[in-house]
Amino acid sequence: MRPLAHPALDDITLTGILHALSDETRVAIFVGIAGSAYSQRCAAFTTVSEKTVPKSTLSQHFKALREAGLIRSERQGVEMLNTSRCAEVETRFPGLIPAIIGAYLAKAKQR
Amino acid sequence: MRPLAHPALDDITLTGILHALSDETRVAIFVGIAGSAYSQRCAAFTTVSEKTVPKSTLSQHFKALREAGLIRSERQGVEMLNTSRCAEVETRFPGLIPAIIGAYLAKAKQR
DNA sequence: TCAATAGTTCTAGAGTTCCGAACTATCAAA
DNA sequence: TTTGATAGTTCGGAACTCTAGAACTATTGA
Repeated sequence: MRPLAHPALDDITLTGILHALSDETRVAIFVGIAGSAYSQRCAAFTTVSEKTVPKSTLSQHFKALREAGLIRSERQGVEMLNTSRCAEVETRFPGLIPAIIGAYLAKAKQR
Repeated sequence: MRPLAHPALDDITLTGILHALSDETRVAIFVGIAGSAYSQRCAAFTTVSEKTVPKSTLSQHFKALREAGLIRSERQGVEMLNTSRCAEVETRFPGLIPAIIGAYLAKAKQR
């Protein structure tokens, strides 16, 4: 297993963020992490929006979020703890993440 | 040639928008259209960010933006006139498009 | 009718994504 | 110190998507 890759703040791109969040499952995971006061284990998202996500797929989704610069993952014993990088991203793209989370939550509420 | 498909406002999705704008060329085209007071022809974007875009690719990009609900395209004689649907999208996802355009322009300015 | 211009569609190759199977890493109990 | 359990990663093939050249359609003006 290679060490986990987290891009530097300057290497985070707008299109990278939009691509990472352009997937229903991934945006749901990200909102879940960003909205929690605590770090979240990957396994906390084995079901997302009432759908079961296979663990290999889940691992790929976390990798995508990590490489886009949206989350930071650290191994803690047998599990991975994931936290959002919202505060950092906010300094680079002010207002972007709140707008996306807001749009996600507003849509979720509608149904 | 089939008639052009424009989704109804209610059928516009967050992930659809993020996917459409997760491509460097497409986000540049969209910001160009959204930032202009006038309708833009497709051919106005044969070069985007100093890169030549083949016309079949350009046509696909416009289709993607159209199907995401971000632009409206109307044939005017021999050409297509494209306008943004920002105002409509704003009513569905308030603040989202301005945040993305803002992030795009801020990043462009940096270099 | 013909030619020119603007976009679209077709299609093949390149690249990406999904997910089951096999793997690795960590820890705790025997 | 093996063994087992749990958590996550990597591999590989099938399905899907994207790019761009070639051929096509639509409109207009000569």
